[in-house]
Amino acid sequence: MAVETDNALLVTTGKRIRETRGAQSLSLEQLARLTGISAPALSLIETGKRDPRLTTLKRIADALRQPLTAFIADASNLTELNASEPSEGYDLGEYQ
Amino acid sequence: MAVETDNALLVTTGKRIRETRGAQSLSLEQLARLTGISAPALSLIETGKRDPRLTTLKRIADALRQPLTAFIADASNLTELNASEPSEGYDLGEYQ
DNA sequence: AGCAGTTTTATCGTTAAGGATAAAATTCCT
DNA sequence: AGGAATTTTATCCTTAACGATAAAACTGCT
Repeated sequence: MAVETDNALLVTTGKRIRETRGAQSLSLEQLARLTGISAPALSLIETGKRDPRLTTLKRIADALRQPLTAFIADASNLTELNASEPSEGYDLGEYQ
Repeated sequence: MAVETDNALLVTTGKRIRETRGAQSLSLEQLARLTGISAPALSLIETGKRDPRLTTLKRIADALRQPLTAFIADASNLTELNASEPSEGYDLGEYQ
């Protein structure tokens, strides 16, 4: 999936990582050394082109000394109750 | 990775998903239909034996109508600093 | 006890994550 | 402008996520 989907969650999460990294004046190469994740992989994640695993996000969060939840574009999609049924992805709750 | 590492993050995250699913009286099979994720895969995630991708967690969170952050075991961060502003205020010179 | 529903585990195939490396593109300087 | 650092993109490789399916292991329940 990842690469061309332009998933909003991935894009926003990546942006937050990049912002945090920038705020600490770290290069991709430096963050790569801190996390053990290669700089190309980090680049893909920060640009929303890769769908990282949970533990990958955790390594990044730890290296940047942030709670993992800081990066997750939650948008607080808390939805009201709604009947269960079809699969297709998106939830109906727009806002709270 | 995943399967034998007994990663605390994965185990705790899985437990939270299972709790939420149980609270809604959904079977793995039902959640599988809601998410498009197979029941065996969900089982592995809930028992902490699989390291899910970010968008996989999102599909589960959406199906269970929870914010994505609800499942993420944040606590275990080494540093319990900054309860306020995330991005500002971190040094530059620690690593190089 | 059996049985039905649920969950776990295993196997197989496909796809994508992630490391390594190199090259291209970009950005940041002086 | 030019050169250096940074970032992006591409390739190859290994490993793991994920779907599908089937079988095994629980878990009630009457």
